[in-house]
Amino acid sequence: MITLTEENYIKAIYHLGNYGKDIVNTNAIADALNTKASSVTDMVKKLADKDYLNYKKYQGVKLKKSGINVAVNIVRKHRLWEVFLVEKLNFTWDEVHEVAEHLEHIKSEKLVNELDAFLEFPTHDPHGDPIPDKDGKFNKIEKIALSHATVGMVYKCIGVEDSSTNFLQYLDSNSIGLGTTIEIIHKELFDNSVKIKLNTTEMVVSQNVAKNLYLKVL
Amino acid sequence: MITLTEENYIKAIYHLGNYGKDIVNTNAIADALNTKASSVTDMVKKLADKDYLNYKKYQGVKLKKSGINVAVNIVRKHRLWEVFLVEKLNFTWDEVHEVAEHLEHIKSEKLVNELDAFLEFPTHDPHGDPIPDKDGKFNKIEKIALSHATVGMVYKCIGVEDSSTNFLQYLDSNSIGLGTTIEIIHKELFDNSVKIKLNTTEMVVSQNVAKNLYLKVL
DNA sequence: AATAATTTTTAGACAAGTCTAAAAATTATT
DNA sequence: AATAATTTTTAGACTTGTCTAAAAATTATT
Repeated sequence: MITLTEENYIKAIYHLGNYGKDIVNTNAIADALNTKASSVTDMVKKLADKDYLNYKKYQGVKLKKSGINVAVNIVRKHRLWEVFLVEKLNFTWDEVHEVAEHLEHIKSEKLVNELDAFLEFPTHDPHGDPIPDKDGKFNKIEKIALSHATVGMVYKCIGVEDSSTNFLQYLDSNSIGLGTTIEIIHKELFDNSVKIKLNTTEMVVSQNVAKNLYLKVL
Repeated sequence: MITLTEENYIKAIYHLGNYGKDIVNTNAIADALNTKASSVTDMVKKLADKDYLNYKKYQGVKLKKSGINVAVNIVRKHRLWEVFLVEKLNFTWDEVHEVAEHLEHIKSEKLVNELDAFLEFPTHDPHGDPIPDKDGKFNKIEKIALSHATVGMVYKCIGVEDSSTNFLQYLDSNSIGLGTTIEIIHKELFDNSVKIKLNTTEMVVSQNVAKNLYLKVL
C-alpha cells in the first residue's frame, strides 16, 4: 500500500525530473514540498526500498518504471478531476488546483475510468495540460512560451507554466484564457516585455508573464 | 483543523448515538472503528479538548453541537457522492460505500454545494437514507424493518440498515432494490423468518435479512 | 591542491495515532 | 454487601513522517 505522502513525493519527483527521466536532487524536492532536506532523505530511502526509484547517496534520485506509473496515474486523476470541476461544477481555472490536489489521491480504478468516460475522454485539462489515458499514454504538446513567439505571427493560448492563483487571476482579469487568439505586435528588447493584440485590444505583458504563458501557432 | 481520523471518530459516535443524541460508550466506538478501547480513550480526550463532545471518565461521550455539525456535514458529503457515483458513474449500490468513505473527507464548501446543485438537490441516497441540505436539515423517514411488518400488507423497499457488500449483493441477486414492492405472506414464529412476495415470485428471508431491510407502507 | 561554501546525510527528538498489558472503576452475581 | 466479571483507563512502547543540529561528502574558489 502506498501512502498519501509517498504519492506526493513521487509526483514531485516526476514533475521536477522531466517526466521522471532526469535525476532530481534532495533540495529541489524539499523546496517543492515545503519540507526539509533531512525529511526528503528519509523518504527517498523508503521509496527506494519500495522500488519506486533509484537512490544514490549525495547524488539524487531517479524514478523507476513503477514510480513513473504511480506518478502518471496521479496526474491522470488530477487533470480529470480538474475537467470535472470546471465543466460540471462551475469552478474557474484558478480554483480547481487545490481541490484536485486532494481528489487525485482517491484510489478506485472504476472511479477514475468512469469519470473519464463521463467527461467523454478529455485530452487536456483546463490549463491546457494533456491528460494521460487509461494506459498512461498522452501527447506532449508542441507548445511555445509567449516570450519566444515571433513578432507578427498569430497564436492561440494553450496553457500556462505557473498555475498559481495570482497568475491565473491576472489572466482572467485581462480576458486571456485557453483558446484566446494572440497576435505578437512588438517585443521590447529593453525589458523583454511583449506588446500583444487580443481581438481588438492591445496590451503589454511583462517578461514574467510572457515566460509563463504557452501558445501554439494558429 | 480537524484530521481525517477525528472526522471518522465523530461520524461513528454520531451514528452509534442516535444522531448524536445519546451517550456512546468506549467499546462500542472501538468495535465500530475496528480499533482498541485504549485508542478510543486517547482520541475522545482529544475530541473533548477540541470541544466536539463531552467526555466523562468511565461513562462515555456525547456529541456537542459542533460535533454534530461536523458529523452531519460528513454524512451530507458521503451521501451526495453516493448519488453521484450511482447516477453519473454507473456504480451499483453495493459499490459506492467504500469510495464514498474517502470522498466524504474532501474539504471544500464550493465542491459539496456545487455537487449538490449538479445532482439537482437529491433528498435521498441510493440506500434510501436522507441527505442533509446545506443547513444540515433532513427528514428522518418513517421506515419500518421487514421484521416488524404486518402479514397481509404491501410495502415498498426504501433502504437498508446493513450496507455491507455481502448484504447488498444478496439483495441484488434476489431482485430486491430501492422501490421494490413487497407483500408479507407469512411470518414463521419458530425462527422469525418471513415469506414475502415480489411481483410474482415468492421467497423466504431469514430474520437477519428481515431486520436489515427497511420498508414503508404502500 | 588546499580551503571554503554548499549540499546531503546522520543522529536524536517530537507529535499523532495506535497497541499491549496492567491497574482502576463500574456493573453483575451470589 | 462482598466477590466476580466486565469495562475503561493508564502507562509505556511502537510507527510514520517530521524537525534541528551536527557531521560528512561534494562542489566551488583561490
